[in-house]
Amino acid sequence: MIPCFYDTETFIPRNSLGYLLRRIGKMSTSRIEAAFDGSDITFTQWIVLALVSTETANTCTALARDMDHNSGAMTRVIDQLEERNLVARKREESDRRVSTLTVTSEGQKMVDSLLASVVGIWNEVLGGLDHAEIRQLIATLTKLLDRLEALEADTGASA
Amino acid sequence: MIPCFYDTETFIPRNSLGYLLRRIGKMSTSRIEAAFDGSDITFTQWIVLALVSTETANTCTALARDMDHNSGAMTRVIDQLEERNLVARKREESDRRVSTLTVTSEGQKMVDSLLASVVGIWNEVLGGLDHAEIRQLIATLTKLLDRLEALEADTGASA
DNA sequence: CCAATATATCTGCCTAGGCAGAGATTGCTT
DNA sequence: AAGCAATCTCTGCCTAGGCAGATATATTGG
Repeated sequence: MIPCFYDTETFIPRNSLGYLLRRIGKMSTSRIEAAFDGSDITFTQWIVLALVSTETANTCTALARDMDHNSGAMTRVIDQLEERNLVARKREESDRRVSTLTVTSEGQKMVDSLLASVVGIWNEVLGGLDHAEIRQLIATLTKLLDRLEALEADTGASA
Repeated sequence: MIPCFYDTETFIPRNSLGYLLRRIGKMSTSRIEAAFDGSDITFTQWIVLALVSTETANTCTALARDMDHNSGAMTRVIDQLEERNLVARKREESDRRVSTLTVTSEGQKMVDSLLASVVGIWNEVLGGLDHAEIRQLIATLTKLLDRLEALEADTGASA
């Protein structure tokens, strides 16, 4: 039994994990969005495109789960991508509730052309850290995510 | 000169830092928001209240900066808190553009009563990691944030 | 002292995304 | 087979938050 890390006496919002995650997330996202400014699609749309093109997720529900995005909102993101002919929906024969997504060749070009920007920004941001530190960071965050997913699964059970 | 961490060949959205930060941020936030469900204020409002009460920030602009929140939107958050008599605005004499904020005693009660929930959730989420690992995580994230702030400062210079 | 510029707050407008519920389809149970 | 619950997508509605401009005040340069 590991003792608690925070307690109500010493918890300082400004130095907390939540604060750090929030700010880093917002700042890096807005950096990337700025880089997407000239392009025809938003960062959110690009993520969807990238996840579909790498076959990480190929349905509305899977995308919504992977991105922690509302499924209703996700439908609309896909609508926009379909309108621009960047993804295609295909009603699945084996389960007609499902629409399977694929990226068009045009969509693939879009993924590729913006990948360099995204990678570039992350490399710039990570420029001050050495690789071991980054790998450690990713490992710890991955553990944390696994933990959160486990907590989500048995909604409400405690440690 | 440290070589780049990511390159366009090996970058996998699903395992990237951006993905991890985004998901952990969203999942932990929604956990906290769920805990705030019964209370009269939102998590965002609570953060503002907490930052003001600890004298971390006491103006609209300072809060917006600290939270990476739009200043216009921040005005409205403060409006809501003022309506409920949780914070008070006072026009500053030395610089009449500024409204200085203080939490009312009622506001302080609100901060305190919800602090336990926030701390409890973080402790639960962090339950799987040992303290050294958490400290390391916070240290690395702090470095990352400093880096981002530095990049922000000289808008556009590279590493 | 005046003009120009910068900063703090506030407002109107718009969009992205959350929520809840509808329809369609599937699978499970009896 | 028939009912029932679960799942997938989509829609209408609403709110939070981003953006750009308005106003008020402060500061700086001439």
